[in-house]
Amino acid sequence: MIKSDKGDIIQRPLIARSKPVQASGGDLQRLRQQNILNSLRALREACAPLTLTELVAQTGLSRASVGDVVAELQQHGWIAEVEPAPGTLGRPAKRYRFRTEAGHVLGIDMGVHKVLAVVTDLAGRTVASGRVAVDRHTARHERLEAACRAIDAALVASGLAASDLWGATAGSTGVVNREGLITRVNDLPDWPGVDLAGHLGQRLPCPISIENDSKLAALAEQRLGVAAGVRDLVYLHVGRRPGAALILNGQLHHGFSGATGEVGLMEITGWRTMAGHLESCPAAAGASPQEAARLVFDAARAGDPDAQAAVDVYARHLALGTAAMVLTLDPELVVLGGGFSRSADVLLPALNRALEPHCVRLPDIRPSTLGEECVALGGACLALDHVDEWLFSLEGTIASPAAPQRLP
Amino acid sequence: MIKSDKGDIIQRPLIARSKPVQASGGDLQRLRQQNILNSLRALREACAPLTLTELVAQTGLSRASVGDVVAELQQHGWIAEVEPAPGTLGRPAKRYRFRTEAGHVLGIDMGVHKVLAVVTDLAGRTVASGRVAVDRHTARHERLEAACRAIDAALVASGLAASDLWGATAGSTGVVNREGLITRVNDLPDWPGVDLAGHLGQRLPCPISIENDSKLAALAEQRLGVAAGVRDLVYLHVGRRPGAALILNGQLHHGFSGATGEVGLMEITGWRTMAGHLESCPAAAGASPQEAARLVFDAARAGDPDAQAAVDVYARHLALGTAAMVLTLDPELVVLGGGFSRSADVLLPALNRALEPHCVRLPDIRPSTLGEECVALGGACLALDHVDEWLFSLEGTIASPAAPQRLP
DNA sequence: CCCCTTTATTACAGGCTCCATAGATATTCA
DNA sequence: TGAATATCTATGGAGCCTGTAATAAAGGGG
Repeated sequence: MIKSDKGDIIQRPLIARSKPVQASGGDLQRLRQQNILNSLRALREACAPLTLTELVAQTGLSRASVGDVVAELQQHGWIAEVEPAPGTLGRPAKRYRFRTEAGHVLGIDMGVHKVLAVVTDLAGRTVASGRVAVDRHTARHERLEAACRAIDAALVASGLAASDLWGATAGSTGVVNREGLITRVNDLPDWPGVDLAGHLGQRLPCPISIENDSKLAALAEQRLGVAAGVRDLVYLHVGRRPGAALILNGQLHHGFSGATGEVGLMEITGWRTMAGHLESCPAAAGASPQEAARLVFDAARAGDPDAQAAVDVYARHLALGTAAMVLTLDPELVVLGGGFSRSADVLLPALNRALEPHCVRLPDIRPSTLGEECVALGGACLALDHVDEWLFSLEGTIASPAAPQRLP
Repeated sequence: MIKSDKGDIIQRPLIARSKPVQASGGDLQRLRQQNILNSLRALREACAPLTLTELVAQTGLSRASVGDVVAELQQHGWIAEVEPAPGTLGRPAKRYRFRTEAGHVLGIDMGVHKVLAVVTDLAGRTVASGRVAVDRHTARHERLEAACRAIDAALVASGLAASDLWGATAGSTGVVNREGLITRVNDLPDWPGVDLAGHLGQRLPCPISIENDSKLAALAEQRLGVAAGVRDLVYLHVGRRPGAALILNGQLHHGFSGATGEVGLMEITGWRTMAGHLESCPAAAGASPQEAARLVFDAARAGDPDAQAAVDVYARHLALGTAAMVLTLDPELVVLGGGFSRSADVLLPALNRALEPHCVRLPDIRPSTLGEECVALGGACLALDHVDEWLFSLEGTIASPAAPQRLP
């Protein structure tokens, strides 16, 4: 027996590691499982259907093994064969594609003025949607009722049953904590504390999560929109109630209690009152608060000096809070979303000018591209993230695509 | 042949995913490799030496396989046998421990007033160090010379050769970009643009990286210090030149160009001038700038109302920039580091009071515990991260512990 | 002092997955 | 129609993990 050179000293866990330990590998069947999932992933991420030979190159497996794996995936219905590409030399190779239509998820936007439910496939493509109008004064239970109607409409339009959904995420104003509880809300007096997940759970048997609306909008832009693939970005919601959300290292940053991007709460940024500078502008005289901003942006675009000055003041305040986040995080990109982003042609240059003196490095600033489905699509993206986690977790064995059921 | 139900439609990569694809699994030998690395990881992360039976439980492998794996690891020198635990029933089981002494890394603090080189083992335990005093006026080449002397001293004290090191990371003031180039520096006029990695590379054949000093201090606190295991934290460097660094999701947040935590550059925070409030306090009259702050904190602790007021003003300014970061990120913890943190008993309550009105949720605030070796230890931690990446990458086959060589 | 219980180690048979190689097949181009 | 090219199919062999049974080592009780 070899004697320990340190005797009986107990080793303490001296250093905390950055990544949590997760077991993988093990059984032979686990190896096969891994190879199956790797192939599935390669097919999903690919731009075009892949031939077996291409898959061999991507996975590093031998042709024979890839053949087995693909046969199994096809048998279970995860992938489908596509007509071979014409015009190639030699015997034409079979081509396979990931069946994005094998499953669907639901994204729900519990907006102040509307409830929008969107059903997407596994690639985040919109399949169907349902929409119900509400307003600032709609009571809590009517709002929840509207959500159910919007969901039903989307399901009917998609031809799916509720039990076919693999996951759902709803976006709401206010701070949403780690448990999905809505804790702080400005716009809707009877909304805090609502058990949104519980209510939706009566209608949907799939896993459900709740998230802040700006965060979902940011996620949507990073997955499907103008920020596709960017790792670090700040999403600015510019509208009558400004807000912000962060994507860091490719993932939504939720923070410890969900209250991220709340820099506007500092009085010196002036975010709470800056929309007033637009509404009090002569160009907006007599218009409703909803209309005011657009009128001012239009006037500024047309050359009205008062309107341009008002936009500049607004941009300077916006820049103050934005600079705090940009200086803190040094993101690659700032995305301009929310109602006012429709006037990005006017607002963006003003913001650029106002931000520049504060910054070490001025990040790229781009207007959002997804429009008003943004939050619902972000919900679908988050639900897809959860599907991914479940699908690639190596727990259990691969089976035919089927909706996971929520545990009680 | 199965006909595609969508004909020849080319699938676009509609959705960008959060995690980049990385192949794993494959060969049978890869499976063995994975099982070896999992066992090695389990042994490293464990608090005490493990028996084979415990390892079986942790890895999910069969006893026979674990036996094979452990024999191979021991043969290569990654693990060592320890005397069996006495006083257990039945035949005593062999116990094994991770050989933290199998390799070493170097952390270097290129401070304004000192150069400190620390050699640690694979658990981040300090094995030896070397220190050379410099000052604000030391020229660039002397500073680089001092670094070499400090490194040599640490190597001599540790009994290692430069070629035994598995990695090295140096911390420096200023903004360090992704390529390790130092771009912006306040304290040292001839320091920007210095090729620190190149210079150290002449002395050290191992991989070398450069990082900002506050960032390394933050990392050290998160791995070895008061923030051990915390996923999201803000590190505040409080001293004559305040600064900040972020750990997000367990990893150092570097940002796009390295300029993170620079919220103090905004004039309204007053970070550039706030130390003056301490120096102009009567309690610090006649003292050198270095001494002034400590005198004021001491006086405040003793009850001097002028000093207490000065500390309050200082804390209010500090709180402004801190609030910007805390509201943006909602971290679990704020760590107070830097020179002034020695007076945390006075400063921390004042900061708490000043921060509270700004915050949605006041994070926990704790003073740093690592002291002046902080930056060098952080360098060692970052070097260990790179070692981990290389070790657990599944590239090639497991071999005896040996220092990786830098590619030319 | 011997025997029994408990636990760890060793040895062997069996099953699964992967790889390599060679021959058969399907399409294009001359 | 035949040559060239590339894919598909089938078979044999090797490596790794598992499960079970036999063996070894320590402590406690009679």
